[in-house]
Order: sequence, then structure tokens, then C-alpha cells
Amino acid sequence: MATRMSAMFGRTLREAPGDADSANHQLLLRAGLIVQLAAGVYSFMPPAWRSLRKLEQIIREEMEAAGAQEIRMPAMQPLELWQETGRDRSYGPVLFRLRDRRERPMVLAPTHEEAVTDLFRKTAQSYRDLPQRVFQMQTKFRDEPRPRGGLIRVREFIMKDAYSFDIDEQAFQRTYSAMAEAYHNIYRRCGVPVVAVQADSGAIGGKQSEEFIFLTEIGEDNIVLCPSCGYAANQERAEFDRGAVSEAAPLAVEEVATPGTTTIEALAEFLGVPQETTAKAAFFLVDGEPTFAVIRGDLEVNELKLINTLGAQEARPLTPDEVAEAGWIAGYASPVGVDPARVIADPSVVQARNLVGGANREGFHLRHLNYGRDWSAATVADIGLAQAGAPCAACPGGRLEMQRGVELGHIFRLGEVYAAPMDAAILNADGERVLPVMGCYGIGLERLLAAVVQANHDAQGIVWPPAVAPYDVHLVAIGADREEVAAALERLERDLEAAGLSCLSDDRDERPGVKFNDADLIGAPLRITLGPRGLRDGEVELKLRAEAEGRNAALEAAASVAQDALASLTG
RNA sequence: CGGAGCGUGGCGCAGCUUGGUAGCGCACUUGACUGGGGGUCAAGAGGUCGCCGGUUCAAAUCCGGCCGCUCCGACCA
Repeated sequence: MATRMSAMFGRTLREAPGDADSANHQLLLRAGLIVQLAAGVYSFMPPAWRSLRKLEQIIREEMEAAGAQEIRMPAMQPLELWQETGRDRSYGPVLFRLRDRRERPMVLAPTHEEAVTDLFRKTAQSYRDLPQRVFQMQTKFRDEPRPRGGLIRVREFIMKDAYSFDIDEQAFQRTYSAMAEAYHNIYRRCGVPVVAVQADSGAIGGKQSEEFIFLTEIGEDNIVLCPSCGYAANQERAEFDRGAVSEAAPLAVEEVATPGTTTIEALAEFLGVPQETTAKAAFFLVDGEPTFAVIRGDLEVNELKLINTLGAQEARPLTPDEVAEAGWIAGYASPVGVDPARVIADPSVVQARNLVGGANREGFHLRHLNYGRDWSAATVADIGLAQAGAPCAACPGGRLEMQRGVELGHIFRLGEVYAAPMDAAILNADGERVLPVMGCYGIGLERLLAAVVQANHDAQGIVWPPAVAPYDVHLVAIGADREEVAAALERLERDLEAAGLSCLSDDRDERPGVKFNDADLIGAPLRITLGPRGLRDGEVELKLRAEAEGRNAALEAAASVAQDALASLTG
């Protein structure tokens, strides 16, 4: 059935609500597609829900093509399940909690690794049951500290989450590749350009993960890219080159008076030396332990790398009081004389020679500090924050660039991080109990919808990619109350539906300008205008949303012309 | 969680500094005219000014507390 705008639930707005910032958020609101209920909680009006279902169907097809079976797991789960892996604690306040009538603690699941692993251990017995790949379309609940950007970051959302179980690493690689390929297919079919980047696996866990990023200025992630070699990584884990190991001969340490130079910038200027010839001290509380991090003066510490390197749960900068308590002199600190067990050093300071560092005395610095001779660290590891302009670690001569991006999907190599604590062992061919190698793969549907709109709009409104448009054709009936127009509209609706095209008919008693503007705003790929003027000659006008000019066609032929026009869009 | 801002008919906003019982544009209803890119005229409907408390003869306006929403950052998928 064609949808008639005169009867549609919801309405378009001339002005976007002031809360909306980004183009996609404004357009989704103005086109009457979404309505906000609370921070990060939205309703989806008929056209938006149609598009969301199309996205879902594309994903479903690609998941099935990748060998995954659709299932459905509960959103409401007993807290005990989460205690098995300790994620009731690691997820912290993001986890929505409630109690049932018997006071049993429950959670609204933010993701389903525990649930699927539980399913697996209850059903799979041996390697003969592998490989397994499953997925679901399911509502997730996450009490985000800061929902933002309309649908970009919400607290309740539909996620396609897939999980895989393989007998060994080699088998897992095949699954992972199939999933990565499916993901690329999905974004291509949805009309959103993405780049796959190396990422941190965060609260999901596992060794390594890749994100599928839509590069856009409204994004909330910083993405590091090398235009020379194509290296791409989230800034949270991006690597970069620190230059060659210095061959310079170590010079004798000498103390210099440097009054009032408590920052690297001030120090370098005072001494007339480049910042990269200094060693910077940064103090963090890592799982409750004061930690002394050292890095080259021109670089910054990446806290996430610090946490991962030390196998810690959390880290934050020390407060000035805590620094003093630890016996360190802010602004004049160096690792000289500090217990190496407390020190973690970036390779940038280890491989350099004759650096300037603090004298651990107010107002003085030391010249010619050298790792190994003057100080040492229990841990030497990459803890640097990759920044724009840094040399690429993957190719010679490349310079890293930085762009903002939205994470549209994330695929993880989980290994045994869930199977082990949940004891999901199975028997291998030799009759030994082994743990399956797991992977998980997620896409947020609403966020994807937002990205589709962000990537496909102009000043007038949305320009839906045909595959995910809520309607194929937008019929603009001018003078809809006239008999000949009403009759033509009904006929065209029938013809289009017979041709397999969905349509939204604007039969409202509105001025033509209002209807054209709403058609542009809602953004169906093809618009067909019918009115008394054209119908005198038995003609209607067809215009693609993405093109400026339309053309006329006979009413009787309009449906097949429409079919051809839409087919030309998808190639 | 740190920083900033905003809550006044459905949407966008003014009014608040200097207290006196709420206004503009759009949207909505009815009628007439109009009719191919956001019409015109006329008549209407719709607001406990986020909530609670205080000051005052009188509070949208001043004071206190709370709640909600947005943005930047932290964090996060």
C-alpha cells in the first residue's frame, strides 16, 4: 500500500530544533523521522523505521552469506552471568541494572558475549560442532556518560551482533576474513564510505580489533591515516616512527639553572634547544600506583597505551598534591634516582642521547641525560600518542594525518577471553578439552542510519541511497482534490506497486512549493509530479532526487520509466 | 566526572538587566480567495513561563535548591 502523507503519523518541520547540531541530526528531525524521548533515547517514525528495516535486511543478507545463522538472545539477563567474567565490574555504571520482584539482580545487556558463550557451552560438545557463526538483531542498553549527536551515540539501540566459535587460530582467521568482507559489503550497499582501522578492543576484550570508520568532521573518534601507505588506526592505538636511534656520544651530565621553566615549551625556549631534545615526565595513578612515565618532550603520553602496556584497569593523571606526595617535583622531575620499578619509558627517550631533563630540584634541569647510564625503567614500551605530522611507522617518508570519524562497526579477535572464565571447553579430535577461539562483530543500526544521512544529503535535505530509502518514489500530487489528479494518483500508485516500487504520496491540500520542499527533505530517490497541467497532455514529470532536471513521461508509461530510472542509479 | 550553555504554546525565538499577571514568526483550526518551488485576507484554538521553596502587596523576571536537555573534554562500542 502506498503511504499517503495526508494520513502519515508525524510531520516535517521547517526549522530544526535548536538542540540538533549535525546535518544528519537536523535532517532526521526536520523530516519527521525521529523524535526524542530522553537523552540518547529516540522513537522512529514510519519512514525511519522502514529505512532501518532495510539496513537490517542488508546486514542480514550479508551475515547469512558469511555463513552466520540468525538467533535471538534475551536483553534482560541475570547479573550472575556478568559476574562470571567480571564484566559486572569492568562495565561499571554503563550497565543498566534492575531487580526482579524477588529482588534478584538483573541487567539490561549492553552486549552479548556472556550470553552467547553460555549458549555455546550448553549446546556444543566437540570440535564436530564447529565452526559456529551466529548473529542477532537486538536492542542494547548502555547508560552512556554522554549521549551525543542525535543517533550517533545513544543509550538504547539496535545492534547487529555476531559471534563466532572456531576450533583453532587458523579456522578463526577464515571466519574473521569472511566477516570483514561482509562488513565491507554492508557499508558499500548502504552508501556509506568506510575505512578499516586498527583499534583498541576496550571493554569487549581480546588481542586486536578493527573498526570500520566513516570519516566525517562530526565524528567523535580521532583517526590516524598515512596517505602514502594507507596505514590507518584509531589514535587510541596508532603507532608512529620516532626516528633513528641516536649514535651520538654520551656527554657528561651537567646541571643548569632554569628558573620558572616548568613546561617543556618554556624549558626549550629558555635553553634555546628543540623540544625533541628534552625528556618529559608525566605522572599517572595506574590502578592506584603512582607511575612515572617518560617520553620525548615533543610527544604526549597515550593513557590507553599506558593501561594496556601495564595490564592495568585504569589510569589518570596524578593531582599536584599526589605528585608532591610521591616525592616528585612537578616541572623539574626526571627519572634520575627514581625506582626503575615505578618508571615506564617510551622508546623515544630510550633511543635518544643527551636529553635535557629535570634535576629533581626546584629551578634546575640536567643536560646530557642518557638512558642506561643515568636512569632506567622497568618497562620500555610504546606509550606515545600519535599526532598529525608524525612520521609513519609503516612506510618510509610517510607523514600521518588526522581526521575525525564515526565508528560504524567493530570486529574483535576474542580468543579465549570469554570461553576461559566461563569454562566453555569442548573436545578436540584427540579427545582433549580445548577452548574455542571466539570472535565478535558489531554494528549499531541507528548510528549507521545517521551515517547514511550524513553521507547522503544536500542543502535541501536527504538524498537516500536507493537501497535504504524509506520509499522508492515520492509522488507529488498537485491539485490532489481534482478528480483527474486523484484518479491519476491512484493509477500511478497501483502501477508502481505492481512494478515492485514503494511510494509515498503527497495528497495533502498544500501549496506545490511546500510539497516540493518536503519531497526534497524526505529525499526519496525519485520524485514523480502529477498535476492538472501535465495531465492535460496525459503526462507526469519524473525527477531523480540527486539531479536538478526532470523529464516528462506518459502517465501509462510512468511506472516502467520509473523502474528504469531507479535501476540506472544502482547500476 | 570536569568545563560551558540552555529550559517561555508543536518548532524557532523575544521578554528577565530595571518585578505589575506573556509576545513575535512558523505550524495548527475555520472561511474566502489562490494554486507547478515554503501564498493572501479574515476569524480562532493552544502556554501551571522545567519543578520545589523563599523574598515581595505582586515573580517568567530577584534568591536558594533540584530536575531535564545540549555542547567541549574525560570515558566509552
